[in-house]
Amino acid sequence: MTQRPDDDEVLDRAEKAAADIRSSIISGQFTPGSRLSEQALGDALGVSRNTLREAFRMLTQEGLLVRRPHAGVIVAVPSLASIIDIYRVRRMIEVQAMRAAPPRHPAGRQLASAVEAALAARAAGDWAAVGTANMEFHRAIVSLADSARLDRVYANVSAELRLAFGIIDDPEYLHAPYVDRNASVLRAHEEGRSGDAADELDAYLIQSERTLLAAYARRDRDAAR
Amino acid sequence: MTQRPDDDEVLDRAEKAAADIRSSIISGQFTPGSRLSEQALGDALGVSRNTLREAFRMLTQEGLLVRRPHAGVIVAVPSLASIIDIYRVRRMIEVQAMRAAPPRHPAGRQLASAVEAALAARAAGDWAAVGTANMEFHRAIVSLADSARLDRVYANVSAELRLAFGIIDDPEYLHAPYVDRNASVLRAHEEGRSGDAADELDAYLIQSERTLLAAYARRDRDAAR
DNA sequence: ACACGAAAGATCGTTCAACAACTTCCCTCC
DNA sequence: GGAGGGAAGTTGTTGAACGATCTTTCGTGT
Repeated sequence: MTQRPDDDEVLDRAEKAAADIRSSIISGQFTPGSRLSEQALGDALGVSRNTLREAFRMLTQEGLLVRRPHAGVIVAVPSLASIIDIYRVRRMIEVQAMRAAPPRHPAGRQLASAVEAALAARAAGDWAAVGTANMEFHRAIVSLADSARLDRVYANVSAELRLAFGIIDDPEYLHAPYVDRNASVLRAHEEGRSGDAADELDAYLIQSERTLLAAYARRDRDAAR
Repeated sequence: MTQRPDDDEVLDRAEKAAADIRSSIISGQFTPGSRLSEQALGDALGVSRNTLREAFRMLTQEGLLVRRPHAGVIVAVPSLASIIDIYRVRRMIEVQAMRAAPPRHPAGRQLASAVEAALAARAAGDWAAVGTANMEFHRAIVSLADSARLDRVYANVSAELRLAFGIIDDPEYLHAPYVDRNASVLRAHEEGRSGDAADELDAYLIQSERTLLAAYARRDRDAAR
């Protein structure tokens, strides 16, 4: 399902380490601001310091890690500015991809199956799976643009976004309201109403941003005690 | 002028090496497809193989280098697909940034001075400087969107584009036609006609893409003898 | 002459050890 | 309780080493 036999999936150890760290960050095991020691993490992942440093370089460029000279790398700490910026990029890419989407694009299948998966997961009460399906839905939207570079940019932004999602611990609150909206966007797209689909998506993203910003402000206030 | 005292410009050796290699690629000293040996290049830049590898990792993520497992890295070879993709990204970002540009944005000054620089350079017959001013003009357009992430993405795409420009050896042919169009876009922007500015820019980019694709096809045909 | 295949050579992938430069932490002193 | 200073720990960077893998060369057979 997730395999891509045509793609050259020969990962070297640095790439594997980067993938490991990335998923640890996204899953919340490494919390924002926490320091990653080269020695300790290298031992844990079974790679040398040099190799780990290559992984750090990649993740730093992706914005998931931040380097502080001579003081190690830390997991990036989402800020109000970064959340706003991420949504700016999302809106620019997703809305335009949807608006210009050709009718029978192959990615349409992926959109549909992501919506199906989200509905099924919601019925089962599996909110984590709802979240995964939701992310997949938006990834598929971007792939409507048929641009390898946009896909890559979006993958990065998406990882940063999940990092920011970490400030909300309730996945239901985070993803539940959007399952039906996804379905509505999909319907508009399938019926050839690309403009409607794009407009709905835009409103959707604006609201999603507001929700996240509000949660951030709330947590910030609480953290200040 | 190019200094940014507020920015943390403490470059470690890997970043310096990456910057060196980047400019060598952009300037055409390292031609597409040529192989970069770790040993030789490390000696030339005065860095160890491990450090150079970190630089390679960054440049590979930027799309300027391509890793072939166990066979070293080569300078990325522009393809028809990559040119098309780069322009797709440019249009998406630049046109929308221009369309949504607020009236008195600080970057407006940069737009104006880039146009001035291009005019002066053209009058002096310095086509390389015209090219630099042209790239700066577009960078300023993107910065109208006030998005750190878009700025970053554009910087990458811009470097890839310059790599593709390398297939045209005549900078006059490459940049001359666009000086006046830049000025026209600027005028529309300054007069508050953002829509017009965006439309002109769109047409501009489409034509620029055609020119480059034509040059590519021509060179491809010639290369095949 | 040319295709094929195997051995030799070169390069990559990765680790380890070492050391200077720099931070951080802790302890002492005022 | 805060300032200062030193010890301990980490990062930045290098050089050497070695197995794995690719490239080139060379020889052989048709």
